[in-house]
Amino acid sequence: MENRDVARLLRETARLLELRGENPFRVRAYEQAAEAIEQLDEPVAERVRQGTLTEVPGIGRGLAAQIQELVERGTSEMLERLRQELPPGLPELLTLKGLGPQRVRQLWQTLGIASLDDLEDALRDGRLNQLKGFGPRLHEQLLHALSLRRRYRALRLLAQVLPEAEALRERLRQQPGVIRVELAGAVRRLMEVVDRVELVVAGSAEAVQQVLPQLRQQSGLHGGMLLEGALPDGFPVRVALTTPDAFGTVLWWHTGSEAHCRTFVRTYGAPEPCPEEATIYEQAGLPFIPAELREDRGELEAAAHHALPALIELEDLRGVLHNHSTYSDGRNSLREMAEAACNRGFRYFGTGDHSQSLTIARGLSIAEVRRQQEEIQTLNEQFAARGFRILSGTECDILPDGSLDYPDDVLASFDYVVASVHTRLNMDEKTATERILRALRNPHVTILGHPTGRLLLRREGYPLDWPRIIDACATYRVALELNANPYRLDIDWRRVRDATAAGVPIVINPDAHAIDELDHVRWGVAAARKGWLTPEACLNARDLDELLAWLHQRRQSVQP
DNA sequence: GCCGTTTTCGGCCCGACTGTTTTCAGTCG
Repeated sequence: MENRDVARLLRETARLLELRGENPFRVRAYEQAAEAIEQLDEPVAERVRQGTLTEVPGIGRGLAAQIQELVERGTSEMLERLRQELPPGLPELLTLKGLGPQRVRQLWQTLGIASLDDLEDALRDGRLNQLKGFGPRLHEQLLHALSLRRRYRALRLLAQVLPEAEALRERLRQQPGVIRVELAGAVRRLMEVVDRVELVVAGSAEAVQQVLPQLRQQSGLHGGMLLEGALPDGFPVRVALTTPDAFGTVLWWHTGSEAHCRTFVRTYGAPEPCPEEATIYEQAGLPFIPAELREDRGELEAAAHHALPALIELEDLRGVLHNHSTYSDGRNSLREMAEAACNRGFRYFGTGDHSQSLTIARGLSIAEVRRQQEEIQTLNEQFAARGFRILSGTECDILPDGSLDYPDDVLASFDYVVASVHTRLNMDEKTATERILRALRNPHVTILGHPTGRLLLRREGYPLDWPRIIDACATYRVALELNANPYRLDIDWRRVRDATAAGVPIVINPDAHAIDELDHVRWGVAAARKGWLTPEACLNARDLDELLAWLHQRRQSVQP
């Protein structure tokens, strides 16, 4: 039992307790314990052995006993009882927007609805209308939530799939009978969400099946042989088999995108079988086109004119400008976060704790802002010798009317201001756009944080009139954040080029709530590359002096 | 279920919105 597995079972227990209508604080205790176990920097089994579980904050005698049982038996008596008592499809219903524990219980007990399919049937045949508390709006909302769910269900985040896919590639490389392996498909193109793992293998089907016994042979396109199936957890895998002689061409076809390949073939003809993919572009007289650009968004034309962008790389980032600490809802102290950023080679680290109205995230009062700024000053005296600097920033809420959550004099005390929306996410395009535009006009705003509020595979963002937003960013010299949290990747990479074409800088921010989340910049850089971002157009690829100059200039230029 | 005590009980993050009601329960962030 790894920590992750124990945390998963604790969360399952929490869900089931919640559905049974248990004390919400008891439910939360299980959730917090799951969180604590996940954050533990040693195996939980070790703690069990030493009997030191109760030293972990949030774990008392009751939970320690539960956890010990989970570690030793892989389950617990209570969890088993709960699983028997409640149908297995019930927890999934909880994840639908509009359904909480009360309503799910009501659905189950009155109509016997115990799965997403049951719910859909009941919505369609009108049985839900008889139910108290389920009016036409909720009806509509649930149908919408179900259709989103259907779309999301087949997809996973790149951040979840890529590490697994890379591990699979390594296992295949070790396998006798396998000559060459590469990732292909949407994973190789670094799409933010993917619907399968694709690999190209030079080698025998038998060798691949040694590693992935669940794959079955299918005949594929372009005369190749495909092996198709799923990972043990059900996620689809496709392996294209080929020979070393044709490896490059098969890799090219299976990397796609379909549109890129189609446009290429129309202009340059179908590529001849060749061992190296690079040869395909060479023979067409083109420079190599990185896989993440192959989306048929003008990359072939740009290549023909030798105008492909010199894409940003992880090493180009000099610092990060939106991070949380224990001052608000982060899990590590300011000092720990800054230390970790420094150790990762960053030259600057900017805070971005929440502002006062976001109480649920322990947003900072004005007094706490002052205290944090004092601590930053003290820490900076210590960091100066290492050529590292903490910048004082805030993730200031954009209130529903577009005003900001701190008065001007407080905003002026920060080195920069990330302005973000966290409330009233359901506005229509006109209202949401006006709200953001008003915030952008505030002379203290330097960065628009996670501009659409989307959460990939969980929630759509609010709609915005993008030409007007980008125009306003250019006018008021506000940078756009590409929030690197793998669930956000907001702004969408498809809009990055419009922004940079208008001269609006992009900031790749980790939005880290803990030390390890600083590494989320990896996903932000991946998305930025898909959006053709160059280091020059990226604000936090600038050295500290350049950044400070930009911030200074920005404030000068728009002061009333 | 945890925690911290003014130490075995009461508070635990809470304000706003939504859709349903007809004064509020449930959900959300």
